[in-house]
Amino acid sequence: MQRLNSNEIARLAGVSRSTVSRVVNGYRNVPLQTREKVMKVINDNGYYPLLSGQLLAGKKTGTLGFFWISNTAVANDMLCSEYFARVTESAAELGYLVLTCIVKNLSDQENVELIKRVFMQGRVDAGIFIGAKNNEPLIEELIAKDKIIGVFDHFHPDRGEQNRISVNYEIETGVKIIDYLYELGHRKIGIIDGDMSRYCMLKRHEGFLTSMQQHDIEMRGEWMFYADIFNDCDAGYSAAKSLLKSNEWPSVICAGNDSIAFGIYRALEEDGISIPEQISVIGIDGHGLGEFCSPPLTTFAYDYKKMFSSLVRRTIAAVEQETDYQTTEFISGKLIERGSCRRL
Amino acid sequence: MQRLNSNEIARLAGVSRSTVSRVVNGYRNVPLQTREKVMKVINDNGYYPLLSGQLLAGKKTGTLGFFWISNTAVANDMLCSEYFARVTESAAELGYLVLTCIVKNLSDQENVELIKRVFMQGRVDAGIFIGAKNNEPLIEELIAKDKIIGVFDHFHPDRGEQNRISVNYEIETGVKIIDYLYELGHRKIGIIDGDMSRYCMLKRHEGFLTSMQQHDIEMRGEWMFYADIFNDCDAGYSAAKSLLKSNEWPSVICAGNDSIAFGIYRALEEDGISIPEQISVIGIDGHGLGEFCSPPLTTFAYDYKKMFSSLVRRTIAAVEQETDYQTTEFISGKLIERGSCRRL
DNA sequence: CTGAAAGCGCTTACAG
DNA sequence: CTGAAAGCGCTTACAG
Repeated sequence: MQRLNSNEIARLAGVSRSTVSRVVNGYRNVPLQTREKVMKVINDNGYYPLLSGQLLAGKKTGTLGFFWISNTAVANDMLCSEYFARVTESAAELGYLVLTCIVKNLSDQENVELIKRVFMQGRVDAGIFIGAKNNEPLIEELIAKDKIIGVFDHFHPDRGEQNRISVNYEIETGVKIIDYLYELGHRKIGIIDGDMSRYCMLKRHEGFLTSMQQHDIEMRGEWMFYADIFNDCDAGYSAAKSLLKSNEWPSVICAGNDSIAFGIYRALEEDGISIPEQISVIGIDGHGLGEFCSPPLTTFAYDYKKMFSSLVRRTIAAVEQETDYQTTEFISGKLIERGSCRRL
Repeated sequence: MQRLNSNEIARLAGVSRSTVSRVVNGYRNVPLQTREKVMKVINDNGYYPLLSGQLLAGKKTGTLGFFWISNTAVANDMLCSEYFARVTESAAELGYLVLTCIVKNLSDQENVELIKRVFMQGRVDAGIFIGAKNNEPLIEELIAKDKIIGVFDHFHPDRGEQNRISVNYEIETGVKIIDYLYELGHRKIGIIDGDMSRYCMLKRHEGFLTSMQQHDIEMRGEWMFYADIFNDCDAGYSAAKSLLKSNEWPSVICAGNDSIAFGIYRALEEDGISIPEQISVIGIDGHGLGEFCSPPLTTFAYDYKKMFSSLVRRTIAAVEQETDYQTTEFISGKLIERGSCRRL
């Protein structure tokens, strides 16, 4: 079962390779009769042009790189399948394939090399990044090298490069959460933030503080934590443990994301503190587990499908050299009230 | 920032392209001094050989295709991230990249075309399939065309092709589950199976029946269902609803997998039937949600990491033309006793 | 140890 | 409408 090349297809069809190529690529200047003759030979022999040849002759790969930076175990997180599936499906809808790469962190030079190689070898037309710091040198380097980069959660208003694409979480998230808690009657608010090198985390934090100031809510140092160590869930757990040591407890704890909230749940459960009777908890993300835990987690949920399809669509627009795409977009989320925040 | 090719690197280093290529590929017959001279130029200019050129000259892609056939929403299933991450990470450990493709079903000719194209265009060295029927024409066709195919849950003992690689769930699963329930004192056993075109589902079913026969447990038609419609969870739900209409209830329901079990949970909850007090439920898979639902699901869990790394490792062994790999392997699971099966 | 040359499979500008 | 030819970037068998 030897593979045929365009030469042999041409010979069998009695035309030149040029014509075979024209048929394969759907050029319009081939008469119907010739086209059909060639198509028959192509179909009879199951001929597909080899990508490597096409690439060398200047075609695009039709492939997006998907680079996922995560220091935690990707395999156990439900949000991960959300990411994976959304990117892959959004790309597929536009006829693109996805080359996947999971990477622990970008301070490891080996990982940086790997990703750089994927671009420089010409394996992909563009790359989608998730989990990167807002100021990631690798991403800056690739953008500087004119690679098309779509980043989930990334904002550089000062840079207007057309190859710097991003999608962002609603900027008002933090404010809306505090407003909601205020409306429920909460005045004693604890905060366990996530990794501040992530743009969204910074904005959420800013939002929390801004709104608390506005409502004249006291910010207490012993109720504020940064859960930026290894794994969000464990970080949330240990931050909550520390918080519980303070003399007085807040009536609610805001988590920087749902994973942190799950860690807080674990800490409160362990100490026999009931949610939301003794302490309310609110998350951010809309993580699938939220409805299964007890009590079900009240959270500010994002539409990941929308976010990823926006990012992928605009990244592909850049690849296809459209001129009218937005380089950045903010997608709004919405509060899902479940059982973890009570009215005071 | 124009890309340099091997010609210019050669010129800059004062050698021929042949020598550049030898250095890039780590050939041993290049003296240290030459090697260093060339490497310096390569590094100074950030040169990476273009994959398309290498491919055309006969190199491998270093890429595995990952084809995931799923008629349900991949994004919401926790097992999915398990699949994705395990395959990607196992491949990465051996220096391979993964091209991902999610496909609703293989009766759609368009999907079949897409996957065939990936292989025929030479985008991948081999393919990993998950979610395919045990007797999937596309897979048979690809194997017949000498493509290297690794299938998750696939068994054809009669065929000995070296390019038909598979990994399988423990064959004794069904028997072990019934044995366990028997030991707990259950004698009235209901069964809600999954899609029988999947090899594992067939084997689980066979195991259930074999062991029931051995223990002289009556098989009642009104307690046996095949949840092979659209979505396992919904299928489990409606099968359970039907089962509950029978005059007498079984003391336990065996689900073909955890998703089906979650559907059963929903049906029982809706009817106010308490698990395990009124009816016990047992699942298969070790789905991450199992520990979060209430009561936590007793299930027969598999080590997916092990399964995927076995499959990926052996598939890559085939790509690299090793001679001593096993074409198929069965990975054993183990029972996780949680709260959904009670002792009678 | 190393270079010149052939070859991998395609596309496309060019000429007719 | 269509073919001959150039060119894309690499590797490797060959000759020296």
